[in-house]
Formats: sequence, C-alpha cells, structure tokens
Amino acid sequence: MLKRLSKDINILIKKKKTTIKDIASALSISAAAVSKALHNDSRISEKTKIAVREVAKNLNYQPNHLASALRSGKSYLVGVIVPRTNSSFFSSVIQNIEEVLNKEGYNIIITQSNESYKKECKNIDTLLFTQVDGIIASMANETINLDYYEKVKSRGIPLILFDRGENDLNVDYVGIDDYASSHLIVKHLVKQGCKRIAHIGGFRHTRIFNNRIRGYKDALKKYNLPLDEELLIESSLTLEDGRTKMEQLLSLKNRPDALYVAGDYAALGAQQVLLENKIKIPEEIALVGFGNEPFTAMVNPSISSIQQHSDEIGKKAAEAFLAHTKKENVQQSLNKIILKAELIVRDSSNIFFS
Amino acid sequence: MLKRLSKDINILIKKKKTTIKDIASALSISAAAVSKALHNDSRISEKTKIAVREVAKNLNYQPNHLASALRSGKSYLVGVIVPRTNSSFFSSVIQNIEEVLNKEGYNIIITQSNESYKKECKNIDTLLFTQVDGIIASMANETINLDYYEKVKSRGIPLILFDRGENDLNVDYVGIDDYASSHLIVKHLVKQGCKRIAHIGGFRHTRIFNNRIRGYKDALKKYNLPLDEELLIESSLTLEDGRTKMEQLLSLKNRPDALYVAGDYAALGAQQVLLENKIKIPEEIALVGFGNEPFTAMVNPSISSIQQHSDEIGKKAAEAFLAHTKKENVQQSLNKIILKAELIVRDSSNIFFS
DNA sequence: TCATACTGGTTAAACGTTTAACCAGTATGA
DNA sequence: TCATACTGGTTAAACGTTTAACCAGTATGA
Repeated sequence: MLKRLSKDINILIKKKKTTIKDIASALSISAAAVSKALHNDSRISEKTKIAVREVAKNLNYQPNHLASALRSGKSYLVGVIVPRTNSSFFSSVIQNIEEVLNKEGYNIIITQSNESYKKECKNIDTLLFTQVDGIIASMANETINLDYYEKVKSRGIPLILFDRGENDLNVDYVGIDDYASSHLIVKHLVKQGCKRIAHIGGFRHTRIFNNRIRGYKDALKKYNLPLDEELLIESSLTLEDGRTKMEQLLSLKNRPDALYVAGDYAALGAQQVLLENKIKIPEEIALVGFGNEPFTAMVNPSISSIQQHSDEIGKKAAEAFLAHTKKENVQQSLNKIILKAELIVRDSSNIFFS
Repeated sequence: MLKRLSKDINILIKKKKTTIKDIASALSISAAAVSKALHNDSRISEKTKIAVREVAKNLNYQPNHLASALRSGKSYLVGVIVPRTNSSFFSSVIQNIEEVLNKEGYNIIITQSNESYKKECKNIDTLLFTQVDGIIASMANETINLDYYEKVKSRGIPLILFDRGENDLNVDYVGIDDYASSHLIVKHLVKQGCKRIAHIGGFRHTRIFNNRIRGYKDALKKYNLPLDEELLIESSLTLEDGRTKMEQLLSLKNRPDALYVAGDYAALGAQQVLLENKIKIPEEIALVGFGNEPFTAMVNPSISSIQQHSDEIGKKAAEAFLAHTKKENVQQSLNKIILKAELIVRDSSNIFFS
C-alpha cells in the first residue's frame, strides 16, 4: 500500500532519481562512505554497510553508470560487431561471449554491420563513443581497409577478432582451421568416389575464404586429382548466388560429380537448382556446405556441412578480452587461437548409405 | 609520415585522449566556447567554429559520451530487448529500428532474453544501468510478471512493446492483427476445401497466441465448421514440439485435413513428421505456418505462412519512441498500432495448383 | 552623443561518482 | 605512560562535458 503510493509519487515527481548523496544524507554519513560501502570497501564497518544497503534498497537506488564510468575510466561495456545477427553461428557466438563476460561484471553491446564496410565503421565509432572497454568483432565481407580497426588499437582498447579476421592487424584472433576444413571435405568426397570436385568459394580477399580455397587446391593435389579452373568459382555466397553459380557449373561440358560450397545459404541455392534439374543428390552430384546452419538438417535431402563450434569461439574470444584486462600493459599482438572444425555428414554427400 | 609518427607516439603515451580542454588551450579560448562551437551554437563566430573543427580533427578528438550524457541527462542510447536475434523477424525489426533512430542521432543497444524471464530482467537492469533514453522490447515466452517493466515505467523512461506485448502495462504497442491473421488462414484453408482444420498454437497466456487461438475458433464458427477440442493444441512452438504435436494429431481416429501452426519452426517439425509418414502435403493434410521465416520458402514442399511486415513494425516502434522524446510530458498510455498481416500461399496449402 | 542591441565569447557550477590523502578516536604493546 | 597501529570514516578534487548567467567591446539609431 505504502509502496504503491511511493511509486505513484515517484511518477509524479518524475525522474528525480536517488543518488548516493540521498543515501548519505539519510544516514548522516559522507557520500564517499556510501560509495565505499556499496563497493564493500574494507574501511567501512559491517554495520554501516548493512545500513547503506538497506537504505539503498528502500530508496530504490540504481547506480549511475555514466558517472562511475566517467570517474573510474572503466565502462564495463564490451562492444561486439557481427556482419549480421540472424545467423545461428553469430547468434551463438554472441550468446557465449555474453555468458563469459557477464560473470566478470561486463555487459555487451551488440551491433551489426549488415556486411557493409560503411556501417561497420559507423559501428566502431558508436562503440568508441560509448567508451567501451573492448571490442570483439567479425569483419564484414566488404571490409578491406583497416584504418578504423587501427583507430581502435591506437586508442589502447583491446581488440579481438573472430571468424572473419585479418593477420595484418596484429591482434588476437579466434577461429577454426579453414584450410584443414577444406581437407576434411575433399577427403570425405574422395572417399565417396568423387573425381571431379567443384568449389563455390567466397572472395579470395577475405582471409578465411582464401584459406578454404587454398585448402581445396592442396587437398586435390594430395589426392592426385587435377585442378580444373572451371570448377573453382568465387562468389558472395548468398542463396541467389549459389543458384547462378550452380547453373554455371551445370552448363559445363564436363560436369562435376561433387560440389563443396563455402557457405550453407549458397549450398542451399545450389541444391534447389539441382533438384529443379532432376539431378540426383548425392548419386549424380554430392553436395557439402559450410557453417552447419540449422536448415541444413531440415531440408530434403539434408546437407552435409562443417560445424564451426560457435560456442567455443565465443567463449575463447571473451576470455581473450578478459586476459587483456587483467594484465597491465595492453600489448596487442597476433595471438591466434585456432579451433578444429568438424564435418557433419548428411544425406547430400552420403552415397553409400543412400 | 608525420601522421604515422604521431600515431605511434599516441600508442606510447597511451590513452591520453584529447578532450575539449586540449582544443581550447590550443586555440586560447575557453572550453565552453569549444563545446558550443562543436554544437554549432549561434553565439560562436563562423571563424572560430572552423578553427575548432580543424584542431579537433588534427588532435583526433572524439567526444566523451559518458561526460556529455552525464551532464545533459540524455544518453542518446535506446535499448532493444528481443527473445532471440537469430530469427529473421527480430533481426529485421532491429535493423529497421536502428535505421530510423540513427537518423535522429540515437544509437541502439541490442540484448536478447533467450526466452528466459530471468535473463529479460537482467537485460532491463543492464539497460537502466546504462542510462538508456528508452526501451523497445518484445517479451520472452516465459514472462508473466510485469514488475520489471513497471520499474521502467516508474523511472519515466519511454517503453515501447512490439509483437509480444501486454495490454496491462498501458504502454505503446506495435504488432500485427493476430486475430485477423487467423481468419485469413482459416478462410484460405476453407477455400481449399478443408473441413477439419487443426491448430497447434502457442501458450494462451501470451497475448498474441491467445489472439490467434481466438481468431481460429471464431473463424471456424464463421464458416460453420465445428470446433473439435482434439484439434486445438497449445505448445512452445519449437521444431521438436511441432513434431510431437503432429504425431499426437496423427494418432487421432479422425485425422485433420489441414493444420495451422502458430510458428514456422513448429510447422517445419510437423511437416517432417508428415513426410516421414508418407502423408501427402497438401492433398491429405494442408499446412500453414506463421512468421514467414526464410526456410519456409526453401523446404520442399514450401510452407505457406503469415508475413508479419517486420520492417514496418521496426519503423513504427522507433517512431513511437521518437514521439515520446518530442513531447515534454512523457505520458505513457496504451497506444496500439496494429498492422495488417499478409498470407503468403505456398505449395504446402495450395491444393488446386499442385 | 548616448542609450540600446548585438556579437562572441568567458566564468563558474553542475551532472553522480570514485579515490587519494587525511584524520580523530580508540586499542595495543612494551 | 606514551608511541604506534588500527578502525572507520571525512574532505576535497577530479573525470569531461554542458549550460545558465554574465560581460566587454562594437555597432546602431535617433
């Protein structure tokens, strides 16, 4: 009843938030003592601490983050930049980053670049402006110029990259072994008896896609398969792109008998074209994607794909940030954490089973 | 060359960020003048403004958001809470909110509740702590207790709900007409000749799902179809849940000839079970989902679904927030913006075409 | 010529914290 | 008994802005 009334009064008086000073005057002690009490400082008696907490609760005190961050120089906010959030990979990475950081008192601010370089720069500015204590990022497809990331570095703010990274920046990186993943896939397809393995890859200027292409080429060599340049196509890996590149492959005189696509959405596009052309998967053309998006298990036939262990990537990235906050000198250097990926074999490439 | 050097020095000196004072002393004017110049105040000469901007650029000045927000009482930050980001609906809503708000100088902080009430409360605390100027939220499935949202209201911070809202809170709401959407679906199915239309809905305690259930019942009545309680099932609408509920429906003596599922993931689960049981879609059982997730167009057969116009919802929600900031008195009241939804007919319910 | 208005600033205080430096009063030990 | 240590605080300044109130100097008008 009284509580209800005080709430109403609060609404009327509006915005007059309780501060540390209100608590101080209520208890006739200094604001400094209240601050220390709330931070459990050893120089404050247990009695006072209890009283402070009690009054703080009654007055519905909420610390003003802006003031404390301004004074202490630490915002306990970490910025996360991803190309887009509506991908199970990024969504899961974010969730795991959050989990690890929350335990240490940090909160995260999520921003998305929508694969646009310009938006990514804006996001960086926003995060710096908000005075984040660190930035964990995966770069947009478009990003080639690294000036904005250099800016982050020069401000002395820890920067961690994951998935889409860049060696030249000389900062921590967490990702899977893309080169080895290509080997996994080619090995699997060779075992299925495939001889002409095509690859629809991402653009070579993005490091991870370049690594996948290198892995693809080297693996072909390893298994004594000739490299046919016709079968290696770069693309933006959208669903639509997967469709057109697949059509391109089907128009070849000498069609492939297997296809490794560096992204699941494009793999799905390729699959649609194959089904529309009544081509049997995997018997005529075996198909493998990359990323293990949930729909790969949902479609018919289900699509084999590479599981990137997004949970591990998120955790490691968060831990890398925390490591920086703990040592005094925020020395940035190329510290790579490379995780092993896993190939999930499904119907689209399982010839013997089907 | 010089630029490169100054960058290196910056790294060495570390963190000594340039402030308004540095600019002031460089130009021998007061800090206040610099502040005004940067805000294009009319009391500062054009000459001084140009000089200030020039020096600001050279010294690589970045305004300290914490300080300005603390002083001015406005953070120009808006918090967004969604159940999860890895859904095309929420992801698109977020993108549109951001677009509208960025134009007005606001930045957004995205948080996800993962459908957990506890997490949602934590998110609210984080956002209040960060001193956001407003909160735009869609509630978790679990959320029934509204105390935390009342807290937001009592702090005088504009609160806008979308999709998953709650009338009792008496705040702005943006969403589609769930009741009418059910009518759309039932009407469509009746036109296809279906007589026994089942509904796998969400839990009735969530307003939108309740509205869909009401719409379903009333539409049946309208088309003179009997309501068979066996055919109305509540669920959590996950893929797995869709599977088990579908199995439940198949075990009935008198099977339905159509199924309306209140969520696309659950619809997909239902579809999988139908296909596994060699039941023809749509001839034996027609299927309609809700939400128009991208995969509904990708699977085979493609699934009919309700398009919720996420872009419009995002825009309207952002505009509703801006409206609050513009009028002085932040009077919250139940102001509903209901958008019309659209039924996208695909193979799963298109009997005459297939 | 002198009151008034305008230009282009300056001064000082404030937002809500944190923290270094200090200190009064009591307890402790030889 | 008196120097020393400990307890439990207080004082004052600072973080980097913004903003209300003020003001000196010049321009303007009758």
